[in-house]
Amino acid sequence: MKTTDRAATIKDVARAVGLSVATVSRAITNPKLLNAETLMRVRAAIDNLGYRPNVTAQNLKLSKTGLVMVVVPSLSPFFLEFFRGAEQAARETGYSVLVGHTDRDPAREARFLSQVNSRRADGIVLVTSADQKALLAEGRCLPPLVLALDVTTGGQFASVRVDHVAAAAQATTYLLGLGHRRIAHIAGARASAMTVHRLEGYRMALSEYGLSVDPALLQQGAFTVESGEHAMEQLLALDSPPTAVFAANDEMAIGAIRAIRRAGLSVPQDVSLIGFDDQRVARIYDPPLTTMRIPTYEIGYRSMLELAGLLGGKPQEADIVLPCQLVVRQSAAAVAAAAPA
Amino acid sequence: MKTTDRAATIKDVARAVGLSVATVSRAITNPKLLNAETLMRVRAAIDNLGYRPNVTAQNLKLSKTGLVMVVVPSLSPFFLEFFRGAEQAARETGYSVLVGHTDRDPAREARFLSQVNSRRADGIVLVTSADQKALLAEGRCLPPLVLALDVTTGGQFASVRVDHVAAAAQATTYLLGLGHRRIAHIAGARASAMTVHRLEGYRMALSEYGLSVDPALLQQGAFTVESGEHAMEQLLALDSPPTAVFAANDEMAIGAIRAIRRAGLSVPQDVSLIGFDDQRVARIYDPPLTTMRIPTYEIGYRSMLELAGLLGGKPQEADIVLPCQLVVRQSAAAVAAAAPA
DNA sequence: TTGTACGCGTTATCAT
DNA sequence: ATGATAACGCGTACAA
Repeated sequence: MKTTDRAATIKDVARAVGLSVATVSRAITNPKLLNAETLMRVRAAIDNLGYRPNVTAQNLKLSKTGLVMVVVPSLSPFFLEFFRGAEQAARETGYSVLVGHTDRDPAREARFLSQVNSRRADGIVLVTSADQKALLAEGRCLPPLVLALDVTTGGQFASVRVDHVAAAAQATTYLLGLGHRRIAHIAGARASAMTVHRLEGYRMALSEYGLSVDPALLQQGAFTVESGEHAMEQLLALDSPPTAVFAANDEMAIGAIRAIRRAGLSVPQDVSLIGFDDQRVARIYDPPLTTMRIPTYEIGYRSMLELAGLLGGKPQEADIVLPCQLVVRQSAAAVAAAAPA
Repeated sequence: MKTTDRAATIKDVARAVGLSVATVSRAITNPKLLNAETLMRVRAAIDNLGYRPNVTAQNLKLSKTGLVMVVVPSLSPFFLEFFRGAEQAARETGYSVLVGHTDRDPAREARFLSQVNSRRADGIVLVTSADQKALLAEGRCLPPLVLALDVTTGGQFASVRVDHVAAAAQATTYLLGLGHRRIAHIAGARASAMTVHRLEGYRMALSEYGLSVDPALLQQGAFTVESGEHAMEQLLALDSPPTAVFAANDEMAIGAIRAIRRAGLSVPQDVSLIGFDDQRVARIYDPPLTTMRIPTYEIGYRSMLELAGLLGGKPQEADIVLPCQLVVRQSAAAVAAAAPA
């Protein structure tokens, strides 16, 4: 084992065994083409020199990187789950993943796209926060791309998502079914398409019951515990507070619970709450959250699989819509018969 | 804007403006060397053709990738925080990060090391779960490497960590200070060095008070809510259960709380609990967890900065130890004066 | 200020 | 079964 400062290259191996680089290359990529004896000698030399093929050189030659970007709006537990799915699929298909987050900044989003155009990666799984029309307009030529979790325009790109509108409507309807009529909504981050869609579902469900949205019951949040807490404080300060709240994600629901408790009230006796996403914390919180389960992991997994398919040459332009599921736990209950005087 | 199927290369640009590739290259890397007028023409052509330098080719030429691996045992909220720090520092220093997780499997750990040796990335920030002696022994030549969060051998590698033993001792001492004497410990995942160190701290603190570890009060966990729950069930089934529990992380502490509640007892009235890490959930849980804060984000951040320094040529071999901090909230209280008969 | 030409480490084609 | 050699796309001496 010769100890030099620079790493051994294929040439070093070739020289060591007195063969050509072509032979050494074949010993790695296509061993059966070699004479058994020479193969052994080559392998010995490789081992001896500690030779490792230079991935960059391979990439240049083969014009691919074996890398994919996975870009999410923020590094939160919610997207962590998504990422786990994507990473799993990436490993299964032989890719490594480069992770990026945009903080919901379209400029940073564009930067990631541009990186892929520079061949930093072979393709990209994108959970975009903004409108995709912008993408479509701006990008002169877009890299292999699959949109995940939520899409605003249909059919233009491969995508894996859920129907946020329908899911939000179902969540709201559940509350309506429990007899609630003054139902508030704590909306998500302003820049997010999910926010719009979940609000839309809320609106739809109400209107099915002949109700319209009371602006006082509509609070802007930001998908954080703190924002949920603050929003709930506003709601509790109302002359006639809601009997139930639909929070656009679990973290805000938890924030709301905290505010409710601080006001000396309890969940679900005084106020019913329904969350969204079914994050891990929803199950372990006290009370366990009734929430709308989004198959986050699966979305990540399928997205990456789609991308791998795309990169594998299949010209698929699928729009996969995965089902959500209401998870009934203990944060929402039937509306109280009457307020005790 | 000529629309071809393959991406434009530097040659295409050169041909388009009737200049040499060298000039085009300079237009990008060192614009001031160019005649102002030619520079404009080159830029126009670049824009027009949508030319983007091929990162792979650049990498090969410059023999670096601009990539770093960040490898953690698992993709959990705890390591997410670590990762955020690392990612932030990576962006500040111009690197992109390739994320890997090992599921505490040494084989997978080795695989990541080997990837870096193949020049998939320039260096690696590693939160190893296993003993580093193995690393040191096996790796013929290790890539630029910094060890994070916990290290078993001192001084061999650059590292950024906390003193888990001291921190665990401090946590246990806090419980002792509250008057508790029957203090249980729910340990972490078996394969983790952190587990050993935190247990050691527990042991040390007890012995300072002239106590020794009661094997019945020592439960094996796995850093998960479920494992904490299960461990606590065992403890509650004891003839004389503990009055306080030191859980090796917050998730297990929460699991323990759940088990305690299910048994009809309450925290901290019947059993005091202290967690470890100060994960986000610790603050929002009910009751808010008393816990030992580990500067996870900072560790990630500093680790990546170390690595960037290493890659920048500075031959530093630092061992940075960051401080922990006890965060007193509401899950631990003074021991009850006497058990009501 | 711009051009020529070599090399980075591979893979793959075409000979032998 | 093995060897010579031309790309892959770029940066950078060195020359002009």
